[in-house]
Amino acid sequence: MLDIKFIRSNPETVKESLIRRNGQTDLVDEFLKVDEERRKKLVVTEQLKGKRNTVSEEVGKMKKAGQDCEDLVLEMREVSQQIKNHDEEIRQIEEQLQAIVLSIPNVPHETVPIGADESDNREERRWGEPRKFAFPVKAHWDLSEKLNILDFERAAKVTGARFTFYRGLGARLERALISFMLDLHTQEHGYVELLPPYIVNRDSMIGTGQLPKFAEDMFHLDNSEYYLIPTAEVPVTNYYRDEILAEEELPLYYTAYSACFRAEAGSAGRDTRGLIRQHQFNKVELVKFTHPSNSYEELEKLTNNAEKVLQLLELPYRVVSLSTGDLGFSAAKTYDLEVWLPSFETYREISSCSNFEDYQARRANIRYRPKEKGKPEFVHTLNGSGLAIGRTTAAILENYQEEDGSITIPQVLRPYLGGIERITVENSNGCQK
RNA sequence: GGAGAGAUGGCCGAGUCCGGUUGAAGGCGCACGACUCGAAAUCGUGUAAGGGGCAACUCCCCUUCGUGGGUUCGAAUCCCACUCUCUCCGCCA
Repeated sequence: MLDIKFIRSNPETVKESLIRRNGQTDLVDEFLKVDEERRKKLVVTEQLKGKRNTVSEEVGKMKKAGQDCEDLVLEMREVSQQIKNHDEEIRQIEEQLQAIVLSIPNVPHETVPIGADESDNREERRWGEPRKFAFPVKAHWDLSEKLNILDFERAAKVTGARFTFYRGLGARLERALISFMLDLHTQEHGYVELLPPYIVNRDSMIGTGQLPKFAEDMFHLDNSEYYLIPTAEVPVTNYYRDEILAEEELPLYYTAYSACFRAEAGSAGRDTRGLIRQHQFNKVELVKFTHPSNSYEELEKLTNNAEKVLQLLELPYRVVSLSTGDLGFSAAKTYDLEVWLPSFETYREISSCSNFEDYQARRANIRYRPKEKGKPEFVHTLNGSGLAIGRTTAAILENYQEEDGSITIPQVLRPYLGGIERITVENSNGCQK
């Protein structure tokens, strides 16, 4: 959420940012109108409250002195009723105002490329050379079917579309990737590991910006305030909701593995096969709470930390800076990491690293107390995938496939797979007998 | 699920029975000052957040003692509901 005072004094800036994001600018005019209405009402009501306070004090003294104050009491009874009515009106106005403010997206950073959609994203750099195959490449869902390490069909029976069973060495590969990534980020990059709840309440969803605008993207548990998390970003960022941190403990780095749940409403027909777009997938997330002065340096570092995973796995990728039209609702700037997928003959998103500046911190009320002179300030929050595990598995299957359909295991993962170098039809059950 | 206790400022912790100079004692922490060559210790002073008014403020006002209602001229304090925490019992991975 943006600062109400900022919108009030810079309506044109906010409108401009809304235009760049293909949003409606009348939100700002609506805001200005309701905001003014609120302040007018407040002035009147606060005057009445002030009167009540002074007179009530007076009544107390008079009663103690044994004086008669019946007329004052009667008058105040009337005033209190008025205050009650005013308060109710103000409550409704503030509800309106809140709804408007919560639906205004973040203002993009000045370095974000201006554009309508993903075709205007700016490629920042590439790493690695896509492998030249001497044979026709297979998609990961064909490879995994032959090896019997992913079972989409039975998952469809047991649950429904866009779910899968990982089986044998497929399951072990997924688990190995989780461990490998967590170890890298905790041992080499200085992140503290959290294993968070997969269910959060409504306040947390509002805190990170999923609600109220994107309710249809999530799974909501019936008859409750509970939602399945779409990413560990939600529980981990809300870890410090409504808290004031000490300036010297910033920046704080957290990494968390979690399953992620997405309703994928509106994506019917897209990526219907394979691991790319599932209702439930695994992800290792990186989250930072930083001082406002250096959040953009921290974004570069966080992006590099995610890139390191791909480099160690020797998977070719590129980094793109999302354009204003493609930028997420709460983000001020986002780098996507896109991994090369041979069967798609293109780069596909495998990580999204964003700086939210104080947008989430204001919604979630996460502040720090400056060392010099006391007023608490909002921290900046950042997060990025480090990485999406399912898509990493897909990338490994495709990039490391051999002509016979077997999969070579990347060097760094072998210790996590008990030294296994290759997944073949013969060993894919991953058990001894 | 049953029984009981509790939720107060950055933190700890009084106040709740008997409603009124308690936005809230005391302590810790923090900031500034004194002492000191410097530091520790000691002493003194200050130290909640959010909102609104104003050209602006070191100025004025409003709100906030878990959350939401109620009683009252007036509620941290009385009443109701809910949430969460702790202890004991039961059940359980």
